[in-house]
Formats: sequence, structure tokens, C-alpha cells
Amino acid sequence: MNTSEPSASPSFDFASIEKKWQKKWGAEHLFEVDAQEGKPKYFVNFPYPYINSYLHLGHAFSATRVDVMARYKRAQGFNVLFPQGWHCTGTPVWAAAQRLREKEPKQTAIMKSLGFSDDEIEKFSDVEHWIDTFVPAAQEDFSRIGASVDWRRSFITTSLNPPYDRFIAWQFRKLKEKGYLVKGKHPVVWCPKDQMPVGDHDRLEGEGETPQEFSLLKFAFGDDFLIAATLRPETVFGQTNFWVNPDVQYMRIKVKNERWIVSYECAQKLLEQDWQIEFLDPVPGSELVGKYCKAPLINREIIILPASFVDPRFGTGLVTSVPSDAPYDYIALLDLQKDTETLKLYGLDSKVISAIHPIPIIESKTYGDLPALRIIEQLKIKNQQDPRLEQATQTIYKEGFYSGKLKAACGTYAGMSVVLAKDKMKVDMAAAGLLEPFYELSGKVTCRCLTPCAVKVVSDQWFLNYGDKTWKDLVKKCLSKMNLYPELVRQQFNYVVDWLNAWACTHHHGTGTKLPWDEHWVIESLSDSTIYMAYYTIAHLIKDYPVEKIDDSFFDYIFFGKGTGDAEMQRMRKEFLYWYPFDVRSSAKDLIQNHLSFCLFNHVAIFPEEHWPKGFSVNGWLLVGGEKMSKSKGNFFTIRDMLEKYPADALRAGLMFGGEGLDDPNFDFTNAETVQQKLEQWYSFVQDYYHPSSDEKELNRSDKIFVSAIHRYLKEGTEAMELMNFRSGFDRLFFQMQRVLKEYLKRGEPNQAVVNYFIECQIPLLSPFCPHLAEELWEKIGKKGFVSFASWPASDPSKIDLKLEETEKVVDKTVSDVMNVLKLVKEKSGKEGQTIYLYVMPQELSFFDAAVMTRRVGKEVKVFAVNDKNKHDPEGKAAKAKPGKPGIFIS
RNA sequence: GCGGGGAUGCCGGAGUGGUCAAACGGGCUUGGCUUAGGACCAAGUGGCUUAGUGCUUGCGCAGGUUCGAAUCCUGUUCCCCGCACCA
Repeated sequence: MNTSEPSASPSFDFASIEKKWQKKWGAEHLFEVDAQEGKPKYFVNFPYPYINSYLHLGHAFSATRVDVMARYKRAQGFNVLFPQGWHCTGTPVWAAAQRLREKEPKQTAIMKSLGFSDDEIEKFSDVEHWIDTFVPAAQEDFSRIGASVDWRRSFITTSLNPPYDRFIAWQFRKLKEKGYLVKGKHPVVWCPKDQMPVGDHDRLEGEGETPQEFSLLKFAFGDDFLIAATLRPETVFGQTNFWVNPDVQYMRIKVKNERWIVSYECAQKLLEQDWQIEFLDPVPGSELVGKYCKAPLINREIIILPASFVDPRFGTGLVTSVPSDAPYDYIALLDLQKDTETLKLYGLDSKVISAIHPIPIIESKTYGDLPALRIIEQLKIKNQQDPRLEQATQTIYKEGFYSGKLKAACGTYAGMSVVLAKDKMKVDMAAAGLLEPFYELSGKVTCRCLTPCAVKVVSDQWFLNYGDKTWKDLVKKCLSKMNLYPELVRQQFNYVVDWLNAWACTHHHGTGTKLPWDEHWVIESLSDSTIYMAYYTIAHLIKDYPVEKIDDSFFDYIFFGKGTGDAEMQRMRKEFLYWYPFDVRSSAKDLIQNHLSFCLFNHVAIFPEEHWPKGFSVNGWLLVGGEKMSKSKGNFFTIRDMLEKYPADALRAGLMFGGEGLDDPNFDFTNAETVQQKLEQWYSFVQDYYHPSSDEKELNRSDKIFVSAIHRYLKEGTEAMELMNFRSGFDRLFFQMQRVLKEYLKRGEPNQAVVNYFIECQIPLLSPFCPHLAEELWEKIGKKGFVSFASWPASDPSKIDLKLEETEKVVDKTVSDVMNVLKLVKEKSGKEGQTIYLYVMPQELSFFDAAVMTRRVGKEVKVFAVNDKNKHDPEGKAAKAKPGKPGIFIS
């Protein structure tokens, strides 16, 4: 092997370069930063990941965005803080550990797929083992992709970290003091045996099912009320009759001062839902048939009829009939009208029954004004036992709810959209005492103890009252002053802030911090992660502070400057004041409607205005190969998987080049591979071309074009970086830069000083994206210190010469014309052209260089001004010359 | 339905009133180099035409404004995300 030629070994070992520099950064504590008087700071962060597994490529995307920003700002001269903590609060890990304790096969299989041995899996039945495993793994992954994190400030959440635990307790006491926490009723899925709420993970069946809000409607029936439950109170104007199951024994119960008739099962549910009731006597369903009751709101007497589809276990076991919009009701009516036997059995007058017709009440786009009829015809449903009725009901519900408008039959509500009318009618009927809320599960849920679950209304649930108007106004004020990247998410944020309502912020179980004044509650995970960015400012110091001395007055001092503090506390106060607020927090767009908005609400509630967040950056969801990452599609990748395939620098750049803005970025394998190749080429190029030289030759035309382009892309790229448009940034600062370099070299005879200058620019520009390679090259060209701290090259507007670059386009075009003509000559005459004569306008002579043209065309090129008397022009081609378009003659 | 974002070549995507057949990246075709592959270099990649510098088509669909529109306006179709108490 010839070692004297650097280009003889163009490929090199990315892995060892990465290790080398990660080690050096660590050894020099490069990214461990403290408050530094007089130096401007920049604080970036992103939501701490939940540590229930290895981090995936989506995390890498988010982390890289933040790291690129951190490195860019560092190059801009800022003292940059990029801390990283880990979120352990919540139920998933807690539940998974419990499942492993119970040796559940599904969870065990998941652990196996992550590569854990049976012995190891057993250890995961302890929550702490998850933390001990995945937190170091996550930190390792971050380090391996080159994230410039100050690891001293890393921490975990929950009571496992007492100082943090106390911080959250402090936060909640503050919120309570200020009246932002309210107590209220809240429906949960409940196991009557365990006397506990049942989360998704505790269910044998019914994952994803939630309490659904129904309305109980009251139908006056003598001195009693028949109660029907409905999801569609807006359809009351279409009521034609009432359904009862004649085979069911109903119960008369006392509720408040009223007597209700409902099924026995319903009465049980009412008890769970916090109603005070008293059982009176049974009422056989058959006795009700044929009688009349008064429908609420419309005050119409409607007949009570028998129907077999009525299920005592669902709702109240009584149903109001709206045949126009409810397929069940319509088909039951048809069934009954044909069923002379039943009519006879209950002594029902067939004339009366036949006279019952659906009343058109809602006009919907696709199903017209009698949707139930329409859909039953479409699906050819024959009777009330058909299972497709369920699907038909849902289809119509969705259609009617979203696109429906109330028709004239609906009295004062006519003309309103269903969306609006529904709420209005609920409010009106509730005010009239005709409607009560009721919850029913959206599907069957069975607890792991095999007990069927029901809805329980918890009466002492704590809420963060995000519906509060004055609180919202503060958030809007904060928002109006924030930098948002991209700016167009502002609309979305304003919308969300308006729409957010009271948020249940406590859970019965899971890991986390206990609600300090009501310790049977655990603070829920989205609620304990709203202002912790402030905790980063002191996280490294508080670790060494005596836990017992950390109380509310401690935090009051650190964050508000209230009271006095010892030397350590003063230092923490200083750190907080220096770093806070954060400058930008970056996240995927799905967190807009919860986490990011909560972050603002809690900041404005707790902190004075000078510590309100300054910026959010929002990005799309990372796609891999154009598709959502998913295990079932086989395109789910952890960071560690990817680092096996690609060098960290290629991975980072590939991710950043995948996309920007709100669109979903796409990580494409070919992109990462391309980047890797280009980086390798760049590495050899620098080795081959960088030669320190004191030779200051005057810049020629070609040099000036090159320098102009450098400064132009530098300007464009820097602007993109400021807006966190890293795709554009990488494009301008690397791909375009490399392109103009290539063009420059093509023009021949590069000026060593200019090439050196280019290399000295390109390396720091590459550094935010590909920090390892950049460090290596920085060292290779003999620069002192780390490129991580090198200054960002400044664009010099005086060097940008657009006119000059424009003239080069003319030359390019001419070259391509010449090539074209050469080709045609060969095709037509079979002869190779030997010499090319160019006739250009005199003023253009200065940028047509015969040597350059000869080099680029590969044949001898002679250049003349059109008016040159000595020109060689046998065919008068010179006459064709125009500004920007030389005449061409080939011999 | 509401709120938000979109629709440009074979693909990912630039481009927001003229100089844009359309950056950059990928793919593909041809040629060079090479034992071969990869890499690299060169040319090509809507249609037509041509010893060139030309014409034409086109930016979801339909209209409109303008001397001129992918870009502005109106209508319309389709796609994606969210609509919650779950991290």
C-alpha cells in the first residue's frame, strides 16, 4: 500500500472517530455548562422520553433537532444548555411490571423480543429495574448519536427521586393556593370487586373502552317517571313511541323527590355513579305496554310498545323511540306493525300502531332526512335481531352528528347544526329537570380479576382548571410573545388554549408524586411534567443538597427569591436566574394539544412573566421509508438498531434532511447512505486539498464566483438555521456548498487560499449536523480546540456578486450548447469536431476564457469577439451571436 | 362537522406574480473507468424540432383577476393530523 498518497485510503472508520470524539468531549466536560456572567445563554430542551423501552428513531429525530440547534447556537457564541431527564411517571411501566409479576405471557414475549433473558425478565417485575435498565441505555443512545448534553443535570421523575418529588409537591401546593386546582366529579372505569379504577393494562378485555356520556330523559308516567338513556338527546323531536321489554321486571326507585322506573341493572349503576337511591317495588314490563307517557321537551303523549331488542343491562333498560334516526327503533316498529300476534297479545290497536310514522327531524348530507330508513334499505336489514344494526347506528350517528342540521319539526332549534343543538338542548332540558347525565361503557370491559367493570363517578377527583377564562388569557398573553417554529402553529395553539377544559390531574395508581394534601392520589404524568425545565437549572446542585432541607420555602427562594438561602441555595438561585426561561422547547406536533399547552398554563400560573417560555418548536411524526414506524410493518427501529447500520453523523444528517416544518419528516435509507458516501468523499477531499499556504494570489473570475456562492449559501443557510429549518439548512450549508465547490474545481486551477477558506468554512458548518467528522477534520487541518466551539462563519454581503454568478450561467449554457452541437455534428456527418470557434459580444469577452472552455468541452475552443476582424468565420456564424448566446462554429 | 396542514416530475421535495421544465437529494438510461461489483466521472431523463441559441405541454380540478400565475381571488375534489383526561 502506498502510504505517501492520502487519497489512496479514502475510506476510514467512522466508528472509531465517533468514539474518539465522544470520549474527548466527555473528558473535557465540554457540554457541562454553568451560569457565566456576561455571556449570553441559550437554553434548549425537549420533553423527556418515557422510559418503557429502548429509544426509537423518532426520539433520535427529536434529540437531533435539539442538538443541532444547541451546536449551532454554541457556534454563534452562546453559552448553551442542553439538559436531559427521563420520565418515569405513570401507569405503563408500573402495569407492565405488575403483569410480569403475574407472569403474563404477552408482556413476557415483549421483553423477550427486546433481547432479555428469562432471569433478566424476572427482574423487570420491579419498576426500579426498568429505570435501572432503560435510563442508562437511553443516555448511552443519546451519547452515541453525539448529543451535546450536560449529563450532570440529568434526573428521573417520581418519588424515586425525592428532590424532584418535593419539587412537584411544591408546584401543586402553589397551584392549589392560587385556585387553579378544583375538585369535581369524574367518571372512571371501575372494578366493583377490587374497588379500583381499571386502566387499559388491568383489563382482560375491553382495551380502549371509555365511559361514554349518555343523557337520562324523564318521561312523566302518572306520578312516576320512566327513564330512558340516550346518546342523542337532540333527536327528541322525532320521538314517536317508547320501548319496553315486556319480559323484564323493572324497578321503581326513589331518586331525590322523584320516583323513577328503570331496570334493576340500571339502578345498580346509578348507585356507582354517585346517586342516592332507594328501591321501592318491582314493575313488570308487560304492565307498561299499551299505556302512554309524556315525552320530555316536546310534551307529547307517546305510546309504550313492546320490543325485544331492549336490553335491561344497557342504559336504563327502557328506550325512547326515534324511528327516523335510529335503525333499531325503525326496524322494531316495522316488526311490530306486521306482528298481529303480539298486537293481539297486548291488546294493541293495529290502526294506532300503523299510524306511527317516522318524523323527519335532521337533514344529513348523505342520508337525507330519514337516515334510519335509508340505511336499512341500503344494508337490506330484515329484522331487529340483525347484528349489523349496531354498525348502521354508528354510521348514522357520525353522519348526523357532524353534518346534520335540525329541520322545521324541531321548534326553536330548527336550523341549528346537530353539534350545537345537542349541547343547547341538553342544557335546556337539564334546566327544566328533564335530563340527567349518565355514563355507560363504550364497550364491554372485564377486569383481570374476571369481574365485569362498570362506570364509577368519582366525586373527589382533582382537576387542573384549564377551562378558567382568566388563566387562558394569561396563556394567550404568553403565547403572543413566543417564538414559534414554524410560525404557522400559532393558530393551532390559540385554538387549543380556547378549547382546553378541566384536566383530571390525579390517578389512583401508577408511579409518580403523591398529591401532597390528599395522598391517596398520584399526580398524573402529563401534569407532573409541565414546569420541570426550571428544575434542570438546578438539577446538578440539588442532588448534593440535604433532602430534608428541601421544602416549599427552599423552592420559593430558588424560583421566586423569597426569603433567604444558604450559599448553595444562592448558587442555585443564580443558575435559575441565569438560564431561565428556556429559549426553545422542541416537540412533535401531537403534544400541542396537551403537553406543550399544559406547559404554558403551568408556567403562567407559577412563574412571573420574565420566566415564561420563550419558544416552542414543533415538528411532524417521523416516517421511515415513507411509512409510519410500526412493529407490525417491520419498520420499527431503535436508535441502537440504526447505529449498527449507519455512522452517527450519517444518521443525524439523514434525519435532518428527512424534512422540516409540520410535515411528517421521512427517514429514507438511501438518504442516509448517500450522506455517508458524501461525508467520506468530503473527508478525502479535505485530506487531499487542504494545504496551508501563505501564497495570496489575487482572486480571478472563477475564484470570485465561488466565493460569492459560498457567501450566498452561507447567508441562506444561516437564515434557515435560525428558524430551525434544518433540512434547508443542511441543503444550503452542505449539498449546495459542495455543488459550488465541484463547479469551481471543474473550472480548473483552484486557488489554494480559496480552497483553504472553503474548507475552513465547511467544517464548522457541518459541525451541528455531523459533529464527529467535523471534529476529526478540524484536527486534521491543524486547528486548535474543538470545532464544537468554533465560530460560525459569517456571511460577508460584500462578497456576494449576483451579477457575476449570473454571467457564469451564460457560460454554462454555452458549454451545454457546444456539447449539443458537437453531438449533432457527429450524428449528422460522422465526424468528430476538432476546433470550436465561439463568437461572443465584446462585453462578454471578459468571462469567456478559452482555456476554461477548452477544458470543460474537451476540445480546443477559440473565443473571438463578434466584431473581431481576425475571426475565423467561414459560415458567418458570428452573425448569430447575441448577448448571452454566443455564435458557434465547429470545424 | 370543527381546528390545523397539504395536493408540483418516476419518488422525496424547492419554488409564492415574470428571468422556473422546475433547485437539491434519490431512482432510472447510456457511455467512460474497473477482472467484476461498488465508488467515481460524463451525458440524458414531458413532447416536438434542430449544427445548437426554437416551439409546446405542465404545477389536484373548474373558473376569474392580470400584459403576465404553480404563485392572487372564487368555487370544487381528494389526502393527512387532532378532537382529550392517554403517554
